[in-house]
Amino acid sequence: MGSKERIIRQKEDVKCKILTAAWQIVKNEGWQSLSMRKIADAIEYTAPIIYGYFENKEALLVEFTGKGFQNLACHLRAAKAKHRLPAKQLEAMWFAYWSFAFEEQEYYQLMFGVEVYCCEMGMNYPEEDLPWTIFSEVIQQLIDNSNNPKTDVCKKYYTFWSVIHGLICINIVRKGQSDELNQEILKDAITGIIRTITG
Amino acid sequence: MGSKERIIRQKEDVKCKILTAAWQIVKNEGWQSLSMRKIADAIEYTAPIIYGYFENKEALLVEFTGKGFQNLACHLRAAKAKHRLPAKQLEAMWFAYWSFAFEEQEYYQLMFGVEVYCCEMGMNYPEEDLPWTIFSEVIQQLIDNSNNPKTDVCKKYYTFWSVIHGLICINIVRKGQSDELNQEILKDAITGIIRTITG
DNA sequence: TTAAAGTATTTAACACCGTTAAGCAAAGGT
DNA sequence: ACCTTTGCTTAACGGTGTTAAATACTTTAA
Repeated sequence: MGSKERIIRQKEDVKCKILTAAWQIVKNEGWQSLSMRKIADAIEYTAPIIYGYFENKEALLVEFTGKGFQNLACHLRAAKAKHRLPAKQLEAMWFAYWSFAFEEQEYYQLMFGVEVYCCEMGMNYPEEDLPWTIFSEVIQQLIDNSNNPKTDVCKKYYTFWSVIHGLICINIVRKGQSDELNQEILKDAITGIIRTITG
Repeated sequence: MGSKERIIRQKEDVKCKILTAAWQIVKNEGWQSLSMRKIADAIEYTAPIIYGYFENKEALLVEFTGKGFQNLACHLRAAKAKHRLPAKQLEAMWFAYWSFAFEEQEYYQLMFGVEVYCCEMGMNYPEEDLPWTIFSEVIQQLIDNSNNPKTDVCKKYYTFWSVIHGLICINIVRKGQSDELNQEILKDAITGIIRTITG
């Protein structure tokens, strides 16, 4: 009975439609004005059907958070693949992180709670660790090739992350910063921290 | 007719009660669950009376934002007053900033959009510039006493701010970071940036 | 073919939310 | 005593997330 598969495919299709409709709303009007009823309207259903695919609104947001982290991971790996030297890789990866934050601002806001509350962000799902996993590998390589082989990877990672995430937050919340200034700070910070590793 | 003043005082008293009730709710349950009706319940009135004192909920949040910035400014000035050398002042001020962010976390979240959406944060009210005003003075002094007197104050300020704000955000959103690591990163970042100024 | 079972979808409802307009009751001035 | 103003409440509108009941449709079994 091949119709079983068709039905499953149709069900999957509706789930997909829910996600794309939600995404469209968020892109157009921001996370603030995303509502179950708006999503339902967009896919020409009524609100309760969404609960057949997502337990609640938070589950929907968690789904997006996961996609966001995977999306970011792709960008980071792509940036890394463009270079051979760990220092160059790291630089490119943080610039990719920066670009992701603005090109996919809605993802970034949800992933890191920038003006958006999603849920308790404490290690609930594994994707959250993707950036750390990807970055720490390269940082470790850089440390291994350096003069101070017992440098703490974690500390360096958080130092990088803090500057860049902080700068991103400031730019998103108080829109309209000088781009030249941003780029200067970004470049200085990255090269500065890399220098503290290579020694 | 002295009763006029008493009435004004009573009116002012209600406004105060609204604010303290709202603050209590936020402290206990977070910004997410602050509502006009809850505030009204707490002060034993009905919701619409609040609109006699605040145009809407956003205006109430803006009031808190203002108070938050003034509160922060106090902390910064107090920290500055404890030292004479600009470098020491700056260090103490950023540590005060850090402390404020966690001791008055609800203020901080609202002021800088950490998991909370207040309104368009773009320079709507003057208090937003207080940190910049206070910090830039000290940073300028440090630059004047240094070898590179044409260093950009703005750039240095944003560099400081980015690291510290970023670290704070990460800690608030993903609660449960290592405090030792935080303090290390904080101290390193601050002394590091100061060194880039003094040369 | 038709009755029963199961599934998909909608409608209605609950308990909230911010906000506004209408009503009421007490106080003030004339 | 009447009128006006003020303070406050009730009721309502349109919105939110979410659940239970009712309906329509499809599949299965007799």
